[in-house]
Amino acid sequence: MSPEEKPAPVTGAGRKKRLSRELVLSAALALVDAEGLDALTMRRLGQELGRDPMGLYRYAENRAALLDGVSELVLNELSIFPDDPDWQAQLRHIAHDLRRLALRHPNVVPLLVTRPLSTPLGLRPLGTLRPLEQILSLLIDAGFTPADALHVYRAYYGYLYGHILNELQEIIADPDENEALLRLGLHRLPAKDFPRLRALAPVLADYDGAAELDQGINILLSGLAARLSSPDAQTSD
Amino acid sequence: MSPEEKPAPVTGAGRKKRLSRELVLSAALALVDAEGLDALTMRRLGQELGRDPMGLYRYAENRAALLDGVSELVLNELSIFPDDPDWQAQLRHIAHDLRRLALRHPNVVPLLVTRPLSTPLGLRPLGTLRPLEQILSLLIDAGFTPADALHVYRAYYGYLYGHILNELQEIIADPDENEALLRLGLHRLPAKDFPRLRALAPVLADYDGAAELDQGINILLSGLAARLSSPDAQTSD
DNA sequence: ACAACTTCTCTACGATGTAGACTTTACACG
DNA sequence: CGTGTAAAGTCTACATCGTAGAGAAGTTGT
Repeated sequence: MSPEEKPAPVTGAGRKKRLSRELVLSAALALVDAEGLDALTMRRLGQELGRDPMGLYRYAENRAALLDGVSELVLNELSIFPDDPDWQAQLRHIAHDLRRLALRHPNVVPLLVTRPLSTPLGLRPLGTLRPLEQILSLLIDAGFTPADALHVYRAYYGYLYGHILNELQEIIADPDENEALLRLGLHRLPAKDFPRLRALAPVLADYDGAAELDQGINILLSGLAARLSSPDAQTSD
Repeated sequence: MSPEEKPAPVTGAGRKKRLSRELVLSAALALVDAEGLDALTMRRLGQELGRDPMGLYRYAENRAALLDGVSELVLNELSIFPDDPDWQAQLRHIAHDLRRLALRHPNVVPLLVTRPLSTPLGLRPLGTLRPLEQILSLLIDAGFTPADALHVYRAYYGYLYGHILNELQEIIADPDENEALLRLGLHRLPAKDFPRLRALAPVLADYDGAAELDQGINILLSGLAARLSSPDAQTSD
């Protein structure tokens, strides 16, 4: 009988065709989205594609490179218009785009945030650097000096990544259970040591990430915009 | 003979005495600091302590719990004064403290940033939640409503974590090689696609993290302080 | 049809986390 | 001082992981 030959179309892409980098990476992404980072093992991914695990090494040197590929794939979902004349609006737009992207692929966020720490800037996957280049372009066209553009980028992206991490931390599996679970968790905290936190349980429970992001970005952007008008701010260069 | 009994004081703490949680955790931290996260395996840590790896399970349920313990240990190095009447100064102080801490333990930062993503807020190690509680206290005492304090905390910590990630990404092993390596890396980028980034190589090379952090925090704090004076800002509650 | 590829598969090895049984140590109490 | 109990430490064993290396199968150009 041979009960497990060609088990199923799996992703629906093309079950038993020739493999390709995109195919491998998107299967990897699907797996991570569905079952988390730990589920992405060479063997498991091979099985998911109906292929021998060893074959994957044609498309990614090692597991680490595979992970890089996945984050690159996700970042490519981001669309930036570096020619938008309204740079603030564009930055706001990107911020919400990236936020949605993170919510769509929460399990990939650790990769996005962590992998660059072990790879010098110049050696990262190009797809990973494209947003940086495009935002620099946006800012320079808006009138910032290149050096200031870099500073603005850092402040902006810094806050953005920070917000995303914050928001993902406060999300719990099922939004319906959210309040219950949260309270459950908080209940464990000693009342003596964590009075403020415990009192905030209801506020913690309904978190409007988009609004929060908006407010932070607004504060930051209006602060950063001041650099454009008053060039006496020290750039320390 | 018996050439490898009591091999060395290892950390200098107490070579072959009874083990303790602190001992285990600080050995783990030392190992991570010295050789990175991947070097922290049960076997290796056991060997570092001159003990059987299995013994470690008395002090940490699994490897994940061990990692949690390490990040808790690191976060405990942070000192916060929740009674400081000048909340802005205190937040600035904390920011620089945390930054220095991250630079001191760069290999731990991925943990700090990543582990909370897989643990609901209420179930985290208490040491991890203490900064949150203390900053809330600081802000509430400064006159923010509890809900607003939470929002301010999020914006502040979001930016702070983002900055730290940014800064660590741009650091390369040896600061002397920094420029060379950076150029080397950047040189690889196609000039067509990354003109701005390539042109910024020299600026990237000398990065004053403390100054950059300061500027961002200043912008954010002055924006956030506005909430205190004009309570008409929508809190959406 | 044959040769030169590329792609895929198999087998095998060392390392890892950890379960479960066993042995040693430390200490309270008669 | 001897002894029993619980804690701390150790040993062995297993499933699973990443991946090296040899070979089989499939594809393509002539």
